[in-house]
Amino acid sequence: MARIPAEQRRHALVQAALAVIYRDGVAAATTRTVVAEAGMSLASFHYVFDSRDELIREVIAAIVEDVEVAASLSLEPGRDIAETVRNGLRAYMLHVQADPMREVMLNELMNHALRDPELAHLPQIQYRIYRRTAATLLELAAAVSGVRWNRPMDEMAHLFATFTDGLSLTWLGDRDDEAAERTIELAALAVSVFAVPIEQPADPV
Amino acid sequence: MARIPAEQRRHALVQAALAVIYRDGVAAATTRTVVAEAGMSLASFHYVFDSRDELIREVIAAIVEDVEVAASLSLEPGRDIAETVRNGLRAYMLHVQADPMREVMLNELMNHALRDPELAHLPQIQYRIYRRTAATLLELAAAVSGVRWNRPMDEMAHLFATFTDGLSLTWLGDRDDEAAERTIELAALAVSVFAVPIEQPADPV
DNA sequence: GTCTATAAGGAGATAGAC
DNA sequence: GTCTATCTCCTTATAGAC
Repeated sequence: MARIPAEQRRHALVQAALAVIYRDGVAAATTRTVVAEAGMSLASFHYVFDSRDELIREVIAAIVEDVEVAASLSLEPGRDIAETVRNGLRAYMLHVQADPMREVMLNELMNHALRDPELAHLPQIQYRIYRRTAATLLELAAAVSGVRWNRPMDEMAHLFATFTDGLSLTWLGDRDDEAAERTIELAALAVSVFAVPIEQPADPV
Repeated sequence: MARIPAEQRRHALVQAALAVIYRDGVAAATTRTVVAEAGMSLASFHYVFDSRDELIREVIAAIVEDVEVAASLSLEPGRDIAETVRNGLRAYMLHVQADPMREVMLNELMNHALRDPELAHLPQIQYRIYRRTAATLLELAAAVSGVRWNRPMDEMAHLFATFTDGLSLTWLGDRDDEAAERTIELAALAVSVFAVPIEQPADPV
């Protein structure tokens, strides 16, 4: 076969591993299934990776770097904050429902990381990213709806990220579309307690 | 070795499997490690189980039946509803923090179930139990704090269960005790919008 | 650098003695 | 019913030709 730079080969193997894990789970991602997916020989694998463990670690690191959270708010001015938040949560939910196995895969890889002392720090990085994404979205939502949050932004972001986490995990378990929709509705209403009109510097709750 | 009834042997093997999975993950629960944990021979395993798959299925079914959710509310009358809910969420959080690997194990087993068509229905049962537990707790909390919920109980329960799910998963990932505490505080306050004093049949929001 | 061939061991499952 | 011994397959990883 062609002479491929080591870095490129590593990348191709990581991508192949992701495809296998997505399809059949982490356990199914043996060196053999991965090289088959990548169209390589087993020896080529060991030329660029010392071991299967090293591959899995690179897979998890790649996931952490690339987590693109479904972060499209339908930002229509004129909507009140509850409506804007609800629309954002709905968009997130649709993203999960459109590709459930992606979430299962992410959960599997996180569990794997949590059991490997060498990887245990990676989920923390990932959750930092989640939180920052949440913060950005919450700021946008507030701006569009003409409110501000009367709680520290990082607290609001953590609340929001926690809730979306629960939303996807619970739906993966119960597959109850309507319950998810109603829960989103309630959460959007509830979280609006922390929004105050941007004019008056109130201090409610 | 002693002559053990098949049912009892199956049970012992399921318990041994749980111990192994708790310690080292589902992947580590091979027939050999499990029988070693149970102090049996490999043949004894296959005398009562057709295959490893059957064992893992029984393990997951056992988990679903036995899920005892940490459901102790510190129910002190006189506390307002936000405080009561917050105390309940704190108790749940303490339970998770006291034994993180138990949660990791539950996540692993759920992921496993989600990938096995024969087991895919089990998480739904489990989540039905979660919801019913949540409903019971929310009713108790309301009673103790002299309020009622102005939303359907099953909606409130699903919201509550979703949030606790997110709480544990997020904490497993970020291990941020203080953020969890603040998120609990905010959630308890937010969810209180749906509580109305028990005297007046109001209809807010 | 990339390949085929193979070593070395772990896995699930069974045979057959007791 | 329970055991030891074994079959067969699959795994990770390496050797050595090209």
